Amino acid sequence: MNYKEEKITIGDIADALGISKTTVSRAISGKGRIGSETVQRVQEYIKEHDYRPNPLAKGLANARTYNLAWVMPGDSEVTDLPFFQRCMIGISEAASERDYDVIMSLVYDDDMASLVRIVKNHKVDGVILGRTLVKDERIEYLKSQGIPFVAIGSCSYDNVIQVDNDHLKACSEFTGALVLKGLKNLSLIGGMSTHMVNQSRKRGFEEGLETNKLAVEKKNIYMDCISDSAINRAVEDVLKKNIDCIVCMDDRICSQVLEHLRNLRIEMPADIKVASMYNSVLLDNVVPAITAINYDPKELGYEACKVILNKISGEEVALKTLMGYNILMRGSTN
Amino acid sequence: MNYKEEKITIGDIADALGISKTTVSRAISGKGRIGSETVQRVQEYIKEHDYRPNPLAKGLANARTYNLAWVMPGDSEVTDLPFFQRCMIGISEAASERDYDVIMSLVYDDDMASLVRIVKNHKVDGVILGRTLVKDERIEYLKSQGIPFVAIGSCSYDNVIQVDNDHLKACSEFTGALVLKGLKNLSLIGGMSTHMVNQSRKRGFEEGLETNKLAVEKKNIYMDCISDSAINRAVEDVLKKNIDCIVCMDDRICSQVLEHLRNLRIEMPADIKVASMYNSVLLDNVVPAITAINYDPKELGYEACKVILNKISGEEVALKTLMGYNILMRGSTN
DNA sequence: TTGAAAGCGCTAACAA
DNA sequence: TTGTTAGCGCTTTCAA
Repeated sequence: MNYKEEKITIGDIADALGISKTTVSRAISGKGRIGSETVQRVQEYIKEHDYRPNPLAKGLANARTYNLAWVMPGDSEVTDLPFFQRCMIGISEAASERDYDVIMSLVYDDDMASLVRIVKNHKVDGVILGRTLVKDERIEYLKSQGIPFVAIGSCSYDNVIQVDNDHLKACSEFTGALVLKGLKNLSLIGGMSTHMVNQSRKRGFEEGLETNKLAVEKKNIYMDCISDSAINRAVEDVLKKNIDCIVCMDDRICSQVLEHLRNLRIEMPADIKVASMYNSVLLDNVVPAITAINYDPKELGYEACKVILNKISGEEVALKTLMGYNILMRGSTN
Repeated sequence: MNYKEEKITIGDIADALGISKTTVSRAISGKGRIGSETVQRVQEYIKEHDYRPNPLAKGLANARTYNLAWVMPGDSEVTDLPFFQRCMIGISEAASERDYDVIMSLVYDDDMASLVRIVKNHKVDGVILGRTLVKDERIEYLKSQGIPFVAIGSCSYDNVIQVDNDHLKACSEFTGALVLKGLKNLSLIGGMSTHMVNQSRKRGFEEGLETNKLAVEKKNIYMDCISDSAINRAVEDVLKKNIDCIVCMDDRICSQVLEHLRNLRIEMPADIKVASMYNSVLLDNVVPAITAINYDPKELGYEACKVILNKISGEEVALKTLMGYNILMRGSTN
């Protein structure tokens, strides 16, 4: 355990033990027939000298980089960062279990230069896409390059490996649960309809109503509320109607809805109930606590990473993996 | 421009052009003497076939990985994420200009496993540290390994390359500016004193007062206000005194101070002024706008990355680089 | 069960 | 100015 220990190679081990490099290599990888005694000796030597194979050399021989790319929008909203951060944590964890590392690629709306560079330069064995659009250039590019990739979230492209929260089921069940609580007049306030996730949530909402024999009132569904003012307008519109509960499509929308209600001096939950299809730290400090669907982005990242690593190793993988959720019924709908 | 083009190597180019691999290599790197005509031909061929050198092979030959590690706390506060994100953007930009990529390493308080793995496995040529502590295990580890690294932010260790905002100067000037505005009774509310940055800000505050011939009242300086309730207590204490202006050490503290003032129905700036030593998106929507010091984390990241890349290339680099700032005098101190 | 040798794609002495 | 050759550290046929 010297400071700055000089780098030891497979050849050094071979010399020290009086065997060949081939044998050492096999003892390490476990491939091919080897005497178990030899394996022992090699393993011991490795432990003792803290030997680590050089991933470049290994990679060169195997056509592998032992790196993955993690693509996230460089211009993501502040409110999206916690999601990506927790994804990352899961990804890092899964990657390191297989001695892989994760290269960041920040992609802006139209400019994929960073992703293209990484892929063209053969810097990674696979790619994890952080968020997908209904029409997504990056997916088209990656497909054209034939490099393994997985999308976190759903997309409409054929034959794309996806790992997603089960939004449809969750939102349907969530909506149903609200209805069963006696909230029959629901209004949905949602974000960009170009996001797959928002499309699923909307469908889930509708299915939840239908399952409970309630009509879907298009006029009570407000999509594409991008700006705060759009959300505010939707809230004001809702208040003119006979609505029991505002269902917010995500945490950001929910927190804006809450703020606007506060400004309007509307009491929640006395005057109107509020629920969110996505729980997050943004809603942590609200009183009373917000009824919401809870997912774990870390699990999402972890699973996505495992899937793509399996794919890279040549295993068959499911085209779509859906992650669980739990529904938190809390004070905001009482 | 085929789909999935098969990988072309330096050898293919050599064959196609009837020259040797060495010549091709030289034509690409520009090292050694070469006929300019040859360079031309090679360059053309490369353009046409969109050839990219294999970084693994290049790395193996040069003992380089063409990767940097970017270390950030895995458990960072939500409010810190925008800072790290903007740093990242700058880092990515600088890295890609030199055909480098950035590997993420999320480090938790006590567990450096991820960093150690990356370094031991020789996955990177250098490391960028996202935030430093007064006593920082990671710095000690990296020093012991002799791997080039740069710290964003300052630290007390000898011989560590640092890139930081000029907090001391900024805060001193900032404090001075407040005093010149007639706010002579200042109170400082600050975070953990184990953070270097907080130590600098505190010193800057004190120097700003001293420069203006004002005494430093220890009792008006509240350090280590970690929790919201600690901040609230500090605010309440301040209100009992004859204080003109609360100087908040960072954006998070400031936004909590503002919230508490609101809850207490204290008017800002009528009853008391507020200023922040760190501007951020957290303060964007406050009315009136908050007087604050503005830095650009992206520049910080960009510079840090350039410095470490220079160091890796064997250049002499400054041990300490200080980045500029600007002071925004706004409504909150009028 | 083990080893010799070639090869992954690139660089860099050394020669020519 | 260009080419030959060896080598970076590892894997993998093919032989022994």
